[in-house]
Amino acid sequence: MGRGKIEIKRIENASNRQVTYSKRKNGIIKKAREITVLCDAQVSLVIFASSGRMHEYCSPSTTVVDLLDKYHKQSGKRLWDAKHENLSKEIDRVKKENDSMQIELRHLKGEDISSLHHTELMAIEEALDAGLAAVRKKQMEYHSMLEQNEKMLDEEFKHLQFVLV
Amino acid sequence: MGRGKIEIKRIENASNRQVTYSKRKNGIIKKAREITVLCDAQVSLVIFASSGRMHEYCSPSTTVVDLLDKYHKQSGKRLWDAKHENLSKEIDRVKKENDSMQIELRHLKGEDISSLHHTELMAIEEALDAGLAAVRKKQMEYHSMLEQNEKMLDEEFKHLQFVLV
DNA sequence: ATCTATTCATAAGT
DNA sequence: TACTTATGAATAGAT
Repeated sequence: MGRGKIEIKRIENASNRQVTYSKRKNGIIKKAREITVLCDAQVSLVIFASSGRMHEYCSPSTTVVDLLDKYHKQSGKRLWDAKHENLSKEIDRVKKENDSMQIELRHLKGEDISSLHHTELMAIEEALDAGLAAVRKKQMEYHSMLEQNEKMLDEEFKHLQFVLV
Repeated sequence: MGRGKIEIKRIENASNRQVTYSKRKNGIIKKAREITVLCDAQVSLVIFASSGRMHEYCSPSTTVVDLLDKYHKQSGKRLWDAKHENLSKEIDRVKKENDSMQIELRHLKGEDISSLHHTELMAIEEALDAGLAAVRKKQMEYHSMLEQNEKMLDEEFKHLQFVLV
């Protein structure tokens, strides 16, 4: 439909190709718009030029997302699932990690230990003992630091007294 | 373009509408195919008739998913994110929970406590003491149960001895 | 971008 | 539903 018939094959001349792209893109979008109005249809149309530029048409009162949800359902193709799979797996993994930590925490706090075996209880006791020892050691360090500070302050005070009096 | 000009407005006659839909749908798909070949473009086209029936065209060597990923990137519209958002949020939430539990666990095991304040150390010590108390209590219960069992077995043994001898 | 000869798409008829 | 055809629309190539 033009001054001459053209074969449907790649237009080699880049600027002709660009011009034809622009014209036909407008044509398709117009057609898309018309079919939505005339026939009460819904259309999602996305076009990429070889240059990378993108154009789209989507019938009013809906969105690309909505239409692709419908597409997804009807085509039976897994449109999102591939994308979601990784995230879902990660959630599962992290949640499992979470659960086991939660259980460990509860055990260390002495909760939910009724069903535990003797050996398990012993392991927990051992962990608690070790933790307690570490915490107390750290507190001792604080104490000695405080005492040292106090002593220093005391000596400084005495020194000042001596100097000032 | 036909025996008469038509206004671009909804075709009220249902069967005419259906016929027009069918013809124009084919027309659009043909145009889509042509622009992909002529202009080296990529097209994703999804059409829903008001009847619910769906038709699609997608340029070769790609998929609707791929093209919509590109669409997603270029349009700046959040195509998947709406879908992903919940999952991503949940991952964040669970990971945060994870982190804080991990920290708490390490603290209870006496690790990474150097940077803690005295009050925090005291709280941990308290928790450890409480946990230890609970665990030891449970162990005591086991012990007394074992002792009781032993006593019962012992008595039973004596009884059997008495009966059998 | 605009023009226009030509081909194409299609509305209505069958 | 598929085919036909007169007509309007789209567009290739020129300007």
